[in-house]
Amino acid sequence: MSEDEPVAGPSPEGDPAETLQDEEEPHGRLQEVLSARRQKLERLRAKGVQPFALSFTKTAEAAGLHARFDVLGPGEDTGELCSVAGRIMLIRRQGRLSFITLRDRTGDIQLFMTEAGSGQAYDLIDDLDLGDIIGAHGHVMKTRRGELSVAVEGLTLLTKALRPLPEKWKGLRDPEARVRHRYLDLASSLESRRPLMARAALLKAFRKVLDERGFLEVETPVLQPIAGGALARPFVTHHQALGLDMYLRISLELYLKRLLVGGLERIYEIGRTFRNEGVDRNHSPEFTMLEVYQAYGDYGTMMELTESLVAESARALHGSLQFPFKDQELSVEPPWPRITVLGSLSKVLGEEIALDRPDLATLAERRGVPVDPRRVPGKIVVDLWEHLVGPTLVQPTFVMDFPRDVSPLARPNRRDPMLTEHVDPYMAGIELGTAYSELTDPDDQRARFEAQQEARRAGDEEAHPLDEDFLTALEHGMPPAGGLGIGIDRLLAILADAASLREVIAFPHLRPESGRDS
RNA sequence: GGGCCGUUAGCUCAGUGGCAGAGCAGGGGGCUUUUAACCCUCGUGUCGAAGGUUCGAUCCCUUCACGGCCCA
Repeated sequence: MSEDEPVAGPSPEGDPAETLQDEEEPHGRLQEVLSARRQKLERLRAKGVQPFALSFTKTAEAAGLHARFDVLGPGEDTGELCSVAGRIMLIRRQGRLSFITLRDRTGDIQLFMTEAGSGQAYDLIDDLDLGDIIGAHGHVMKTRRGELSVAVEGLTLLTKALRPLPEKWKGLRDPEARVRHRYLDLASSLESRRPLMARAALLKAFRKVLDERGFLEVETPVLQPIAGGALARPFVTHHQALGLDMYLRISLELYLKRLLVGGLERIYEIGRTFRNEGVDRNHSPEFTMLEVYQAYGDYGTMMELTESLVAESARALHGSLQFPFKDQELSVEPPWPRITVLGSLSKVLGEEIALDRPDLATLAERRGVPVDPRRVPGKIVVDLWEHLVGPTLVQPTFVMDFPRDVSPLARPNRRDPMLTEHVDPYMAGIELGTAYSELTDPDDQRARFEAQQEARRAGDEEAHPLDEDFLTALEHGMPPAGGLGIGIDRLLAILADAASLREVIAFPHLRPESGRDS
């Protein structure tokens, strides 16, 4: 801070050196810990040890060693040499004998060190701290107490950790700290790695199902001049060289459909999508979406595909189509029940609900559901449905036939033109995604877009923009097709029995810390 | 947006209207089969921020920030 800036608290006559120290020196024990580690670093350098090594060749990992040698009896020594590397989680010193718990990507393995057997390496322990990354070579043995260990003959410091790990037994517990310092959560808790591994397994299962059915994986733009394909508010950004405002995509749909026009017939994309909305248990401003388009299919085709995708990912994560969620068991075994929006709402309300009923707004108000200011019947019905029926759908269920005025990209329903062929898969009370029989009639599409412009002018910021280039593409002819979008984070949260999307996203968004020491 | 709860040492957590506590981590010492090793020993703080009440506030009140849970 500048010297003449008014400061609350100490008077300007206060010792400036003291003020400076207060500003820059960390308080409390951290300072001790940091300087102790720095001192060790300098001691190591003085001894000629490079505390940040270039590389290390591993020949074994913790899980592999356990798999092969857990059968050894106490005190048995294989004589087999190996090299392991990882982070020091625990050190138990016992005079001329020491034990180190080393953690690598597969788990923990103990290092067994004796002054006699480990030679010079033994002296290095004095300058090691919890959190340091080391490599060790030695032979595989089991201690007298039966713990599989590497009896160390050589030890290499690979990276000196200059800051301490969290508490060695409980790790990070504060949910905010776990998210803000995810690397510490991951480093100190093996449990915390599970959602990341589950995500990878799910994506692999998805790709396997789709690739086996001949779908081509493609990529489409994240930066778009018009953000379409969904009803949501986009993030705005700016392209300097083009002098052009652009949007981060809110869906993958309109570009994938252009590929259908181009004749690719079976395509999918897995990609990040952005919606400028709040953050809660079921919403994240950026999320990963799968979108699939299959020419000559319809929403029935997509329902079957959804069942396969979800079943395969459940199998990949749980080895079963049944798995626990909260206090119940979910079963994703196909086929899933199919209900309609109007049918299920009528059943819950105990009276026949139709889009042309004049008292829809009254019905909604009586149920405490806020009524869409434009009083669009389809919107009121869907709001009512989402309030009364959606949360009750615990087991996987397809919700079919959404009203036409909330679904501007789906084709009219073959049985009722007031409705569309739009189906949402629901599970655990939340919407997993959306599938359509896609609208291919360019004139109908233009009329839907124009209706959306009407809504936009009436103040609906989530109304779909009119995309002239997309309409031109449709005029060239898009084959009849089924399309499907699945929110991968939400599905993952259910499969992993997570209380919140935050748990399955490595770095979920938080407000910046302000006015707090970090 | 509303209600409730949380924020104390690097981490995990106690606690009180009157000098701020423990365990882990850290420093020093001991220990040749440990398992969150153990034993002896040594320190440590913007009690989230700003106001207010009070002789005195980390504690009571108000506002704010961040987070969590529930509701809309």
